Amino acid sequence: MSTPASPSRRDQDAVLPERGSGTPVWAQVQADVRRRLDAGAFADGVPGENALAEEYGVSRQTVRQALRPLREAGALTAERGRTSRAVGITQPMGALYSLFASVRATGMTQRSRVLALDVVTDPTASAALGLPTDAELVHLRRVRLADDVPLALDEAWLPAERTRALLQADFTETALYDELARHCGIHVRGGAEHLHAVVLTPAEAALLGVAPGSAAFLVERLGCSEGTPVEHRRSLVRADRFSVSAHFAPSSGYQFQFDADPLADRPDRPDGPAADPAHHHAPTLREALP
Amino acid sequence: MSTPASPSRRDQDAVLPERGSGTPVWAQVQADVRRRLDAGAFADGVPGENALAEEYGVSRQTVRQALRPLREAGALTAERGRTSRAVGITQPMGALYSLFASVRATGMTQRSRVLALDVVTDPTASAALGLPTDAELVHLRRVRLADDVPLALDEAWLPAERTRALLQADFTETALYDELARHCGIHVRGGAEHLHAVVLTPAEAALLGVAPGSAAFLVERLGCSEGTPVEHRRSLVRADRFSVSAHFAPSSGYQFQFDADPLADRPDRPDGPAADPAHHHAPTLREALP
DNA sequence: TCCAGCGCAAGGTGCGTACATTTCATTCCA
DNA sequence: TGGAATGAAATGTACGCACCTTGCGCTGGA
Repeated sequence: MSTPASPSRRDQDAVLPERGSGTPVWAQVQADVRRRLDAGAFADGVPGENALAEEYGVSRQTVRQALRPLREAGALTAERGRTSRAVGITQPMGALYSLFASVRATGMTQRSRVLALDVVTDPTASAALGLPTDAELVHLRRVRLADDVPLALDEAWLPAERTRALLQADFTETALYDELARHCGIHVRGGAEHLHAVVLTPAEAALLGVAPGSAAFLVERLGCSEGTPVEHRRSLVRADRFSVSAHFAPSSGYQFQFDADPLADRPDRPDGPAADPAHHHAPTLREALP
Repeated sequence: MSTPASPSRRDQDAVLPERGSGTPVWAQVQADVRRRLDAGAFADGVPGENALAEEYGVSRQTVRQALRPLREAGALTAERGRTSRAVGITQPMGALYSLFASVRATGMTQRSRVLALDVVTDPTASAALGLPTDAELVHLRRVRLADDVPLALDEAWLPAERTRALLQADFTETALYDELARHCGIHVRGGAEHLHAVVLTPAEAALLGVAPGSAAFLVERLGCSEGTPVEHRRSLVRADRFSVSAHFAPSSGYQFQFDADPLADRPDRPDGPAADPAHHHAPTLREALP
């Protein structure tokens, strides 16, 4: 029998695949392993390929085919000579994450100046999160600095019901998602982003330390955990410190990359794209080729 | 012998893998197939798994392992009972192509107003193309219209030596890449792009029919054919008609999409991102979820 | 006690086979 | 001439085997 604490041993047991049921055996094994993973099995130790093969009554190759997507997605580790493990945590992705990761990669220090950390009601943010209009939201507004130079103006709303513990967190040094995981046990794993080009208002420009009327990227994000929206974010990123680059080829498709541009001394665009096309990284475009 | 037009048959031939060279055989096969794809091989008909297996002297399973990522990336089709085909060879990719494709998908008419079509010398464009400073370049400048409303200000430079025939083309209705293929036999298959946010100058704003000081995306592209740069392009796209959206999840990764935004009656941003966050598609962000 | 060496377990690579399923082109008959 | 039947070709699925490399625990000698 199982320990009383665990709900039921059966949830974590293997369900044998049906041969000739229309769906491939490997797909059935994959679905069952996924189910067991979500049910909390394999928390300490994943059975090896041979063990799974015997357990499900299939060949090792079939098990490998079933596990391949899970390993590529990072849900399971797989290294030669080493026991597999269930990872469980996945890193949030997206333009902003990539940006700050690339900032960190260059060795720049990252810090934030917290402008607001409070509980508010916001009809727009509530609508984006799928909450009633008068829902209480934890509201965080920061200026993000790279090497003490403003990089982005970042604003986030989260449902207060689940995230009120964030009010005690210190966001000058750490990332929102880290605090969200530590204080609330919420892991943002999926979502959607929109990227727009906008002109900064005088107030925004002052906070970002650029001339009024400068251009910026507006990144809107809806972060989700377990399919439920948990974060509505709007970030204004200085256009002179951020760009999107991509290279494409028939074999690799379209590969994106978000760059923290070096803080170069570039002149303002004088007149028309033909007038002075020199200052927008034409050289680095060649370097970006595959 | 091969036709004189094609540079060399060898570029498209298979390079046999070395056994025991440290790198797996399947990786070598994959790299070689990638190389041949980018060189333009398989344009009409991809050899089947069995043919590739015999060609490379490996087993069919090894070929399948090599092709799997290419198929997942969409570079090759693979359906049961159907011969594989190389996709993405014919269609140039990238942000701009996606934008105009999505415009066409909505049923809008696309037209261009040609502002300039001549031969010039341009140090910056020459440098981007890897040509001498005084190289002659075919220069094309257009305003692209969707339903007769300006969408983008597009400027392109190409080496005149190979593309002088473009001077006789009519660009009001057709795309540059079509004319490039028809008149010069050049197929743009790869390249790189940079995406910036900028503020339009009065002259640009007038051409695009927006208020001076509006925001825009600047897309710089270096288009390549057979590894050689053949096109340097700079496009200014109205920010109110263009955005980048993406959704991400652990299983699917980061999926991009370029949208031609509906020409909605949106107010200018009054003050700060918090002042009126309603007008930047928060609803569609939810719709973009997987 | 320490650690070098051994051996086992686990995954990575590569091959061969067999059969199923689907598509497409050809053939043959009405 | 039209349509059904056929067969070839291609990919999908599933299994088996063999060997290599790596990580790690165990063991025995110094």
